[in-house]
Parts: sequence; structure tokens; C-alpha cells
Amino acid sequence: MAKRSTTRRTGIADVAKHAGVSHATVSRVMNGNFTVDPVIAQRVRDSAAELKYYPNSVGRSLALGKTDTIGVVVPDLGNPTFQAMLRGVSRAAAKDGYRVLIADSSEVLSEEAILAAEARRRCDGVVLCAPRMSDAELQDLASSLHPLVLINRTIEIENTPSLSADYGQGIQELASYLVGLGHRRLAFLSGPEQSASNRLRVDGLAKFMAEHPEVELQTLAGGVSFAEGHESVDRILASGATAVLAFNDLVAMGLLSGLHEHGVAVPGEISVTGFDDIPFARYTTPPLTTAAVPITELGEAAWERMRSVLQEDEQVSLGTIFSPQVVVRGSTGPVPRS
Amino acid sequence: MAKRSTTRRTGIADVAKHAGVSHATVSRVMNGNFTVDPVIAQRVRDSAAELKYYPNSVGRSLALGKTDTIGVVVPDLGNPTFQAMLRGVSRAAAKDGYRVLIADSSEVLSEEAILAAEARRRCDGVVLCAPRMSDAELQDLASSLHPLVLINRTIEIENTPSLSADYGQGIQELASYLVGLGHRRLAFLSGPEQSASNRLRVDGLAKFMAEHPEVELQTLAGGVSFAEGHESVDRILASGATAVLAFNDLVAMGLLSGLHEHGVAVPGEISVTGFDDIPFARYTTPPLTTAAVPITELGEAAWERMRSVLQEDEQVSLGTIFSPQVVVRGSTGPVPRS
DNA sequence: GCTTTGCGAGAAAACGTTTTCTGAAAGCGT
DNA sequence: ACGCTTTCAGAAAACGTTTTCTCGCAAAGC
Repeated sequence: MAKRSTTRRTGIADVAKHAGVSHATVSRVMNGNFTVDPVIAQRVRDSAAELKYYPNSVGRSLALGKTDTIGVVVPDLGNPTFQAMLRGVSRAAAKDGYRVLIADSSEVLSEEAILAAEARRRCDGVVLCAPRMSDAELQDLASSLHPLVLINRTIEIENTPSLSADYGQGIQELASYLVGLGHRRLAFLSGPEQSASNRLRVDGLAKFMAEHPEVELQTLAGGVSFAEGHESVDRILASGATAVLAFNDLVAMGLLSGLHEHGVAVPGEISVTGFDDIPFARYTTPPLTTAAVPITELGEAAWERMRSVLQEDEQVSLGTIFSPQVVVRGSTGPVPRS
Repeated sequence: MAKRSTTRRTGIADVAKHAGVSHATVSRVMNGNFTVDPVIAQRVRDSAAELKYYPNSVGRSLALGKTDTIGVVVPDLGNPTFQAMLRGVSRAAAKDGYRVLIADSSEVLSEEAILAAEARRRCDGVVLCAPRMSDAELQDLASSLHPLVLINRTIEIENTPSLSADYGQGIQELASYLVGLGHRRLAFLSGPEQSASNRLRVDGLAKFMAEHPEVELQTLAGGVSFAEGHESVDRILASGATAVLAFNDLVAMGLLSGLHEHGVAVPGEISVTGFDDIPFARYTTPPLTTAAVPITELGEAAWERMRSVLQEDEQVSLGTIFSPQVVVRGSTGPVPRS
């Protein structure tokens, strides 16, 4: 049983004794139950205040069968996108009296299922952001994780809402914008193969290419981080593309930095677009043209869904798709003459 | 008592019945207690696997008197500095099997004490980052929050480690560097009055000025955010300073952006320094000269201290101060001739 | 005056574990 | 064969709440 430390914290029993009532009555008073005589209620409140009593939340959770906590699993707490999402979830949940337990898989794919399961054991539900987990594994996990809300996935699973941005549409709009500027040789600096949102981009581009036979597209392996964008500068230059669609803003910024070091003018010689519109995208040089994903709102919406599931609402909207918005800034321009 | 949902989760009792042993034995097996006959142990494990049993962590917490969770209170989850700190704490704690519950006060000072107290009730300890809370309030709170670790505060409280960066030293080094470049008219774009780390900067600058009578320093009210830096550009230009020490990188970046809009060359006409070295500081135009605060390591160290306190180590180091490192980049240069 | 109604508070069960204590069986030496 | 220790598993208490059930008591109705 519990490690008996030298002094136990003051519990409901102490208050009960001090006020000369039973545990039950103290509990009722603390929970604002009105079936208790106002005189006694006040005596209990006074005792509680005097003894500095606060209900033990573990005991409460056990009796109530809920923790008022949800888990949020993200691949990388250092990534601005996930940070913004986490903030959205956390603030929205806080408004309803729920707290957030974080689990950072540090991009280790094999940890995600374990972390999610462990989070679920401690919390009333899990918001899972696992861009690279396979649909099959997600299906398997879903029932054991329920209540579960998926972020940045479009997958239909019973009882589990999934929220996502329409990366396919966004990248098409970016490509369309570039082609409108006269570009005919595009390069796509892709994200991880397994990434669901990368697949959406690839599919979107395929569709776009089908409609624009005059345009040429090369797909180069990129990555997700600034460093990976920076590294790919040579391959981009070798490709001969006049415009680059980077997987996300971080990669675009890395590329921008690399191009700058090579003395390549942006957008004079080459145009660059990002994706996400992270807070710093507007402050790069030149400011980054990108497709804005309302990721904080996506996080807030994730909480709304979670709340619906927790309250066992009749009607919970499952699939929700946010539309990215193209934001034109300085990193894109007309195709160079030469 | 607990809301009896239609189907109860499988508990220790189910496993016990299935394996034909008592609760106690199941518990022993699940906790790797070796005083159990290997044959029986295996039978229990098989039953557990078959029934997909996982110990309920709330029940466990109640019996054990600990939650394996710590709370982290930050003023703003949208601020890169606190994000980095949170990541440091979270990853370090995860290595020791602890999880982090986050509480974001959204810069509402009056919420911080409440959030911290509530976090403490749910967790084994609290890491508190409250730059603007008064020393007196901190003192009051400390005993009720213990185990408590303070971040970015230098205050001596019994039993509560506090970690901080030496903002005073850092800003002196920055000022010294600027004076070395020939600057004699400096401006300090200050943070919030109540901010402890701002006070350290102010004191550091005062000391510096005492040693450098030839230098002139103006202190202007600034803020903590990009927007506030951006807004102060007019006042900076009016001040006639040739170099600006911004409260932090965000403010510096806002200022940089504002100066750019006004067509003022940096560092040609004016030099700018930041503070913190957030990830994007190296990618501004020009890249920001700043004092790097190892904030992620500070977060990791915070967990180390917390662990020591939780383990009731004999010797816990209380005050720890990290030294910022001046990082010279492109936003600073020689004083203009005119 | 007796029964009914209703209100308010206490006793006790329940939530799901861990751990102490106890006792049974087995092993071993004489 | 007896008594001693040792091993191992079960009974039960403990952790700190909430909630159902029950019951006493007073007021009201006849």
C-alpha cells in the first residue's frame, strides 16, 4: 500500500472529523450538492479552508472513472507545426477543464503506438498525430485507444474523428500559381515516403500534371526539416527546375538558406514555395510563399471532437477537412528569361 | 461510485479468476516480483495476454501514492523559448518514465498560481516557469507546491531548485561587443517591468554603464513579442541610437522587420542584437547576433533536479546558473561614420 | 393520535490497485 | 517422525474519493 511518508496529506477524513460530519457530507459539500443543510455546509467549508483541504484528484479519478485529462501524441515537439497544434488542443481543452498530457515520440515511428497506448491508460482519450503510421496499424490501434481523434490523417474508422488539411488541393493551388507565373519546369521536394500528408501532395500533383501536360515535374527526395532542405540545394540546382515546391516551410527555409549561400537569387533565378505557414514563414528573406494550414484551429477542432466523443454525443462529425490558403509572398516570381 | 458503463474494462480480478489465483498474485507477477512460482507466473501472464489486461494506472497511482507525472507551467505555449524548455523537460522526464502535464497560462499572470496548484494536485511535482510572478508570491506558493523546480528565476527557497540563465552577464557581453565595434549610443528595448529576467538585464546594463562612462544608454519600453518589437521601430529611430539591445530574439526580429520596412540598413545604419538564440534567429536577414541561452538543456536540468527531489536525494543542488554565449551573426557591425 | 411523506445525513460499498500479514505446505537436519 | 525454517500464495487492509442505500426524525395529512 501507499508509502507512508512521515506526514499524510490532509484528506477528506480529517475534514469530516474536524467538522463533526461524515466523509459523505464533506464530499457532497465539496461537489456543490445542495441536499446538505446550509449551516453544516458552511461548517464543512470552514473546516476545509482551515485545514487547507483540497480533494485528492487520484482518488477522485478512481471513483469517478475519469481523469479530465487527454493525451496528445506528436512526432516532434521541436517542430513548429506540432507545437501550434498542441497549443490549439491544450487551450481548447483547458477551457473545458481538461488538461493535456504530452507524449513526444521523437520521430521514432515504432514508439508511437506504445506511447499512445500508455497515454490512453492514463487519460480519458488520445489525440494522435502520427503522420507516418500505416493505415492498417491505425485501424488495429483505434479500438483499443478509443476515444481517439486523429490529426492530419484522412482515414475512415468507426467512432474516431479524423481531422486533416487538404494537402492535395493546397499543393495543386501552389503549382497552379507557379504555372500561372510562367514556370514549366517544377521540382517537388518531397517528404517521407510513408507520410500520409506527403501522399496527398503527391496525388494532388499527379492530378495537376494530368491536367497540365505542358508542365514538367521532377520529384526529389527531401525531408521534413530545415537541415534536409538545406542539403538538397545541389540536387535542386542540378534539376534545372525554375520553381520548387518544398514539402513544408522548414524545408523551404533550409533551401532558401542554401540557395542564398550559393548566390542564387530568389525569386529572380528560382521560385520557392513552402507549406504550412508557420509563424516565421513571413519573416524569411524573401518572405515565403506558402499554403497556410490553420493548424492551431485544427488542434482546437480536435478537442471539440474529443469532447463530443467523451460526452457520448449522438452525432459526432468524423471526417473534417480544412482547406489550406495560398499566401503569396516574396519567394515566388515570374520565370527567368534565360 | 464509478459510472457503470455497459462493459467494464478488464481488471486485475478478471485475470485472477481466469488464472485461478488471487489479485495479489497477479499484482506480483505484473510487477516482476520474483517470489512467485514460475509456472504460476507464466499462467498469469498468459491470462493477462489473453484478456488483454493492462493495469489501470489510476488504481495504481492511488495505491502507490505517485502518478509518475509532473506538471509544467508556462506563460505561453506559442513562445519558442518556452516550447524549447518544455521539450527539454518532456524528453528528459520521458527517459525516466515520467510524463508531462502541460498548463499554459496564456500570459495571464493571475492564473499561474491557480494552474500550478491544480497541476500539483494531479502530479508528483511542478516545474514552474513564471517570469513575472513576484518573489513574495513565489515564496508563499513554494511550500504548497513542493516538489517544485523553478525555471528562469534566481531565488533562494528551501527545498526548491531554481535554474536560470545569467541574463545580466549575457547582456553585458553583448553591450561590450557592441562598444568594441565603436558604438557609443545604445538603446535597450526592455521587457516587462515585473519580469525577473528583465531585471537581471537592467542590473547587468547598469553595471556595464558604471564601468563605461563614455557610453550612453537609453532604455525604451519594449515587450516580449515580435509585434511589440515591430511597433517600437519609430521610437528606436527617434532615439538616435546606433545599436539596439532587444529584450529577446522575437522583439529583435520584429524590430528587424520594421527597420527593413523603413529602409534602414542593418547593420549599416543600426546594429541589432537579440537574446535567447531561438532556432530561427540564424535565419533572419541579416542573421541575428544574440546571446544563446541553452534553454532546452535548462529544461533537461530542471528534470534532473526534479528527479533528485522526488527520489529524496540527500544532496540536491538548488541554484544553477547557465551562462549565455554571445553568437555573432550579421545583424551587428561597426558604428556608421556619419 | 397515527400514518405518511420528505428531507438530510451517515454507513458502507465501490473504483482498481499494492502490500503487509498470515498461514499452509514443503524441505531439511537430526 | 519431529520440529525447524523457508517458500509461496491468499486474505484483507489501505490508498481517497463518490454515491447508493438506509434510516432517523420532523412536519404534514387524516
